[in-house]
This record gives sequence, C-alpha cells and structure tokens, in this order.
Amino acid sequence: MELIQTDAYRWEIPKTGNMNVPARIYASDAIMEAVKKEETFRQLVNVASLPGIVGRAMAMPDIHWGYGFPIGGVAAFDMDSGVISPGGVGYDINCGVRLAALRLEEKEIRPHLEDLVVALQKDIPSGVGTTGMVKLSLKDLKKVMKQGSPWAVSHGFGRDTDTGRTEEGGCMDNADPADVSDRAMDRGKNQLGTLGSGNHFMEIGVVDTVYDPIAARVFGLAEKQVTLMIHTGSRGLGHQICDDFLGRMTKKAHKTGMVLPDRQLACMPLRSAEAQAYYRAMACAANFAWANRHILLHMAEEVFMHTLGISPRDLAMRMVYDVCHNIAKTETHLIDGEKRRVCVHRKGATRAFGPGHPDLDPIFRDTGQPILIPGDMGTASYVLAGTQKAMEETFGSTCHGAGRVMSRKAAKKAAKGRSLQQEMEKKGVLVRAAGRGTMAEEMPEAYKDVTEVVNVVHGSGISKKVAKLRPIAVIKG
DNA sequence: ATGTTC
Repeated sequence: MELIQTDAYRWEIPKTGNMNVPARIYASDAIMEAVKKEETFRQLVNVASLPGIVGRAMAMPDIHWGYGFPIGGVAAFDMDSGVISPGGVGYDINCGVRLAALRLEEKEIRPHLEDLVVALQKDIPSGVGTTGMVKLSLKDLKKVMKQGSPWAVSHGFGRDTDTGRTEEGGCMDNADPADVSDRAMDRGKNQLGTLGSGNHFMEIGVVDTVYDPIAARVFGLAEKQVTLMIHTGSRGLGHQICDDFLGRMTKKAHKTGMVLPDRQLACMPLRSAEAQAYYRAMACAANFAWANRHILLHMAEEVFMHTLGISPRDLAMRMVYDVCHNIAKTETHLIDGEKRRVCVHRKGATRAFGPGHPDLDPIFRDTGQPILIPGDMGTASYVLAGTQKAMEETFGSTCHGAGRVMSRKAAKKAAKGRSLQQEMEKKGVLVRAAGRGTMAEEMPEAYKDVTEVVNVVHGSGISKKVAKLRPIAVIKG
C-alpha cells in the first residue's frame, strides 16, 4: 500500500481499489515508525471503503489495531448514503475522561498521599465485574440512560455547573431504553459508580507546565495545582449493547447487498431502522457513562474531604471538563464549502471543537473546547484545546491518549520478574491496582510516548497544548 | 473494553 508523506505530520494513502476516499495518518517520523503496521493500516483502508464515507478516513497519532476500525480512527458518513458501525465506536461506548482541579497544591497533599490512595481504593469499586454503591431499579436505570449526568445531579451527586463542562452537557438526545436489551440492562444496573478494569484509572496529578495561560485560566488550571483525572466508560452495559448490535448487524448487513472487507466492520445504512436503533441504544450507554464519571468524581471528592479532614469549600474541587472518546454522533460540518449533516465516528479519538462552535458552552467561546489526553500511568497527561484547523480537517477531532505499542500479552511477558509498583514509586508515582495482571498490561513501556503523540496534534494544528499534568498517584482497575 | 470463552 502506498504511503506518501505530505508534510511533517501528515501521511496519505491514496484512493485505490475499493476505497471511496483516501486515508490520512497524522504522525511524525518517530510516531510513523512506531505505528506502521500492515494490519493496522489495512483496517484504515477498509474504513475508507465503507459506503457513504465523506472526506477522508483518518487516523490520529495514537492509532493501533482494534476491532474492525483502528483505535485512533475518525470517519464521517453521509446521512443518506452512509452507514453506522458498532466497531467504529468500540466496545466501551463513551469511554472517556473527566478532569477536576483542586485549590490545593502538591505539598499540601504529599503527606497524605498514601492515605488518599488507600481510601480511594477502598471506596471506589474497581476491577472486572464489580458493582457499585448505587443500585438501580429498572425504572431508575432507564432514567439514567435517558438523562445522563443531569440524572446524577438531580440525585445529589456533584453540581449542576458540572454539566456545562461536560461534552453534550452529559446527555445525548435520542437515547431510548426501548432499544437496549434486558441483558444489557441487567449488566448495567449495579455498575453505576464503578471504575472498571484495563486502562481505566483514577489519577491524582499536578499541573506541571502551562503552555497557554489564557486558555488554562478559562479551563480553571494553574501551575502546581492538584488535579484528579477519571478514565472510565459504560462498563458492562455499553459492552453488551455493542455485542448485541454487532450480532444483529452481522446477520442483517448481507441482506443489504453491502460487501464488507472485514466481518468486524458490520454496519447498517444510517437510514435503516437497525442503524437508528443502534444509535438510540448507543446514546443510552453514552449517557450511562457520563452519569458514571459524574458519580465517581463525587465519590472521590468525598474521599478527599474525609481523608484530608477539610470542607468542600477548602478543597474547592471544580470540574475542568469531561470528554468522550468512543462514540458516533450526528454533527454538522462544512464539507467542500457546503454545510452537511454527517455521522462522525470517533473511536479512540476525541472531539476537538474550535473557538466559536455553537455546541460549546459560552465559557469556551474564545478558547475552543478542553481536550483531555491521558498518558500512560507513569508519564504525563495533557490538556489541549480544540481548533479551527480541526473543524476544517478532522471533523473537529483529535487523538485520545498515548496508544498501545505492545499487546497486553507482550506487556505481561516483558513485566515478568519486575516490581512495576516499585519502579513507579521510584518515579514518584504511587500506584495501586485491583487486578493482578493490570499493572503489567498497563506499564508505561506498553504505550507510545504521550508527549510525542501530543506534539503531532499540536504541530499539525488540530489541537493546541494548554497544560501538562504530572501523575503522583494512580488507582487502577 | 468485558460477569476477560453464553
């Protein structure tokens, strides 16, 4: 397959064979060396060959192999001729990141850090299959799926000001629990307020560097300040919804006459009843995930208050933002000078709407939206801002993290005989993990350098660096 | 990612 470097950060795969559009990868030379794999790029080319795809199939610098679509992939589809694909969203629907900032500085919490981590691990249910404090009746679960974060606010979690600092206000329209299977609801009903496993975590960090003081101020970030980052999604509920619709679409897709290059790309025309049912069910999982992160932040705030023995006023925990990085959304974009409604799939990719976008809260009018990029557990996380360039080039999208370079299996092998916990503590990061294998699977060397990834999206102009966060403590699932 | 092979 032909790969043409067009500038320092952009690589094109020209339209050939069954491709309906060309493909583009955002990468530096070093990132290209790390991500260049025939099977991953084949996945991107497969996406470019799906019906009704608009513009380009795109991969962010954190691209790696995924189910059907690559992770780090962005693709937009025409509402009339295009498709929606559960594999283009991912198993963890609305996997995302929430960031809050405290009034405290590192020196004020260092003496209590061990106590904080122990308390967080005790009070925040984490690991596979765990259930939470919030047990929902079927009726209430349906309300959560319909209302998202606002449900959590109305039930005493967090503050209503938080929803303006959440993508979509923490609630996607069109969610309809009637499209969610009983099995999915059964899996989700006791999982609100749980962290999950794998790369999901809660991280205490410190604002290490501010690159853009004006945007940082609008986002509520200042140097030395302590931050809390939460990375999790829709748990078993979203997983089951993905599974249900992959099965349903796999059965039905061949009846449409579509020829798919990979069965994992199971999809249906956006106009079909099946596609619209998936969209409504996906929105339910997305809303559940926003309520989940909302409740988790509230629980963490309580842990901080109890452990440090201070009032909410002195803790002054405030939301920075909450982003979603596994989703498909109907959005309006300017394409070849024409405003069009398209269905944008972001799989391991983050929305990056620029200044003045009407969907953003007015507080972000001049800065563009905050973008939260978690790194691996030992390195750094970044806060970026959306740009006009992203609106023009990537349907308002950017990367979502460091991106794996090692498979989970390879990471476990490389970790044999090492104490990762001690290695992390030497770096000044206190880590506690619920699962035995998680530390190995998630070790820093299993990921690309997040700084390299962020430099690509900054250098290419599809995002702008605002601040760098240094982790000091992490709890993992 | 995931009641990690209903």
